[in-house]
Amino acid sequence: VSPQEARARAARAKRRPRLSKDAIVDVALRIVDTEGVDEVSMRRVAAAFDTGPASLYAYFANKDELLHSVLDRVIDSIPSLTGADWREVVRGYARSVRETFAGHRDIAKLTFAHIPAGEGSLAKAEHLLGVMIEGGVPPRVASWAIDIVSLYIGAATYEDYLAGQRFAGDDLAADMVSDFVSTLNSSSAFPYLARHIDVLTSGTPEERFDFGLEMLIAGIAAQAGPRR
Amino acid sequence: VSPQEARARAARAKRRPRLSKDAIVDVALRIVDTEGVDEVSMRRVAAAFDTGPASLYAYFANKDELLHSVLDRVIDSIPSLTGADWREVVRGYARSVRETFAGHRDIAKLTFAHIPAGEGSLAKAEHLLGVMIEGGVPPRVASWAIDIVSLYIGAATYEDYLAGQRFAGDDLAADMVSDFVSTLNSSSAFPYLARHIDVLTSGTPEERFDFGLEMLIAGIAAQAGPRR
DNA sequence: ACCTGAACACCGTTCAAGT
DNA sequence: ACCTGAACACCGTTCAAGT
Repeated sequence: VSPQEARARAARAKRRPRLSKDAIVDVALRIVDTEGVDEVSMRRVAAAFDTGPASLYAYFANKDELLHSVLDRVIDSIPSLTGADWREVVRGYARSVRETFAGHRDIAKLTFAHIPAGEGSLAKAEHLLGVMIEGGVPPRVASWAIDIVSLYIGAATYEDYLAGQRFAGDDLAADMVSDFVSTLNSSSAFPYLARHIDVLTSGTPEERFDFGLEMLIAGIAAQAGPRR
Repeated sequence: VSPQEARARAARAKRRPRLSKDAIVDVALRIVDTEGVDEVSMRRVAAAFDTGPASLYAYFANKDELLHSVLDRVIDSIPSLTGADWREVVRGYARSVRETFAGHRDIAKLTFAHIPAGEGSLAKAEHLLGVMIEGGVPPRVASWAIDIVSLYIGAATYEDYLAGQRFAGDDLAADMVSDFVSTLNSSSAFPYLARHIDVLTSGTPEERFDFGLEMLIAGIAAQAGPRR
């Protein structure tokens, strides 16, 4: 190593954050927030530390484990739950997860490949389970319902992100909808869809999310005891 | 081109399927079925035709469009619906989609990135919408509910595939569950989870899927008129 | 133990050139 | 119009070698 190189390396070491699990997750999360999950690459993350991708493997077994840690970080940032009635708590929980995920692009897609075993996930599950059981929901119903509500939140949030991306910027959205409408009208094969096209395409993402959420809550309530 | 090369090329042309949209989708679907969506690459698909990836771009604008066509093919293979009561039809629909997807590995993950605008998807949506409206479900509830049920089917089916993969072959599953149980028992931070660990981890994927499905149907029914 | 350069075995997509 | 070889600009992961 020449003296110049040594000096250059020392200068880099001063300027750049030192490698650590937290610092690596920081960088990866910044890429997720600005460009999306698919733009995270071991090479790009490593470049932020002026090194090559191999350096990251001292901290994470592979890319999947790194992304897993990024998701855990985001889940830990979800505000904790409040409320007494389990309906209120489930509603508040779902909305705050949705809102938090919405601030991190397509992070929701990671929820599918991920067993929620982090401290944050467990704390949330514990709180929900407690409130539901104390509220008169049978333990089996509550246990399984928590899974299903989590699945719904992840899927709906990810879908909304993708829909937003598809229609980003230009008037593509209006074009696609009107194409769809004229396809339906010109063909007599889909009379119900044609007749109800306005209601099919109505509502904001929030309204539709809340609608599904209330449907799930009603479904749980149908298997729970009377409100108390 | 030398005479030998010309002969070799002619021989290949005889032996190999000719390029066409359908033939390309065939090959891609075969890879999905045997190895999963992530193993599909333009290079591998093209190799089945003894050519390079560039050849596929005469038929599909990009890899996404090819995978989209693969999903449409699978959706078209879902048996059509029967039944009178909308509850029965929704139940039968959900189960047959789940079953069909289960035969194509992780195909369900494509449903998130995909607007279901194929002939097959529209026909299914039309049938569901008709049965629900005629059964007394308000049009707005029916329209939105179809979206939510579809979302649920896709998410649950994909999740089940991933869970199956995680625990494939060895006794990793039992290990992970018992690790989880001892974590919960050793920590007093999660009393409800610890007390209900048996019910949390109980049930087959089918049972849990059906449970969520009944929850959704109950949720729709709560907003529908009386059964008739 | 932590860190790295280089290499391995891949990607999707484009493009000029051919038929 | 359909088809192709070659190239471009990337990947995740491994490994021998260094500190």
